[in-house]
Amino acid sequence: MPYPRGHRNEVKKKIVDSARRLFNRRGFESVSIAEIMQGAGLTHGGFYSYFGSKSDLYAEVMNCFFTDPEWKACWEGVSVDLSGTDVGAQVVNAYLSRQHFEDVENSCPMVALPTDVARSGTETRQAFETVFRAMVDVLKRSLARTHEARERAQAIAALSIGGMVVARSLADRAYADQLRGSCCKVALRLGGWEKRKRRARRA
Amino acid sequence: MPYPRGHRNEVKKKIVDSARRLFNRRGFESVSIAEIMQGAGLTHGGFYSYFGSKSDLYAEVMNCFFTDPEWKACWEGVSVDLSGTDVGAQVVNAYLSRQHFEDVENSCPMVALPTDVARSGTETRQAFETVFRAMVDVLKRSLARTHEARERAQAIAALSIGGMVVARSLADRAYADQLRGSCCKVALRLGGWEKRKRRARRA
DNA sequence: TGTACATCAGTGAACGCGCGTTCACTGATGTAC
DNA sequence: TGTACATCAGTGAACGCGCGTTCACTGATGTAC
Repeated sequence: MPYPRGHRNEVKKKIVDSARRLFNRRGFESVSIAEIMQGAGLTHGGFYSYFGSKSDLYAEVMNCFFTDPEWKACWEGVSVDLSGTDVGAQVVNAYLSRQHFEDVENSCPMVALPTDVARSGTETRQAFETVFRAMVDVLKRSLARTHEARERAQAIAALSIGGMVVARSLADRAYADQLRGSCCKVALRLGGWEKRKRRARRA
Repeated sequence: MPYPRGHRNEVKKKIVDSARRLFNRRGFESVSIAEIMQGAGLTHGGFYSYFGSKSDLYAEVMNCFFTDPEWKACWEGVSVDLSGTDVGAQVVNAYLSRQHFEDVENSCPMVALPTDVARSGTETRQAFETVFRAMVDVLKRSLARTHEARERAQAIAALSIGGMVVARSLADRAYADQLRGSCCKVALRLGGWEKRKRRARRA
């Protein structure tokens, strides 16, 4: 064992993390393996001792919301620590927040990469679906238990993702902000989480 | 004038049309100019007498919903011929329909290409914005004139686009169908366009 | 503790390939006579 | 009506380049003695 235990896992995580940031910015296609490896502090040649091909990374990046403890804590923090009342409102507010709009690099991959995923293989789409189902679950759990809870949760998720995807594709920043606001307000109303004149409604 | 009048315009339209179909399927990056020209029945060399660069096509493809009379008729048909009551419902139903889900090639570019647009230049984003504003306008016009009509129309548009974008990125077809259904139902409810037990609710 | 060694993570040259773009040329066309 | 010509839309070879992928090698490391 000529290298420290866990060394490979750490390096692999670095590569996936570098790929995640680059993919979020520029999509799957236009990012090169050399760039990904450089972002992880390595040279391109080493890549193939970690992954079979470039496209193997796609699913891995989508999945890192579940495998990476850091992100996992973020998700589960929302659904466990604050389990109960306003979790849905928090998810919606965070999702459509200005910070999420601006921080493309650390964006949710469902916002940054959905069409790239749609053009990819089954494994990548499967990973996307897992993330989406998780989001719907979190939302659903904080909805009143009516017979429509599932469809409502799905629509709130699609509205949050769609609002952000569209906002990022617009030319006019102010219009994008307005759209985020509209989607946020309607999504909160759909969940029954409206604020009752307590504070300003922007996250 | 060694070629028929309007010849160049016709050819240009063919090129844009070929690009639109290919982009819808595979995105901006992974489609080559040779493929686009081949799809228009030409060879790659002629491309640069029509366009300055590959990226010049992006905005042109986004805009073809307004410049191309065929698509224009489709849009305006919805908002003029049937002006009044249920235009919004028709737009939502068509947008989230199984046909729109399956016919990727002739898809609305806002569904097939939003993240590609987000990574592109101002001109392309401007074209996207124009299309989006048009959709919001059509929806808004068939909403009751409350002070919330604008935000509601924006949310319905984002929900329709988002629902379709997400549905196309899922692995499980049945789940994608379910999601389309949920988004459609909630969008129609948001617009106040619910069907009152008249017929089956799938488009 | 110090040294020799086996391991293997990482390197970088090399591969074939297809890309966007350029450009000298071809040949089909409308026009002038 | 028929012919010669000027025009210019379209062709395809060529360019430099960067890509994904491979592989023989290097050299840093933990281990055995």
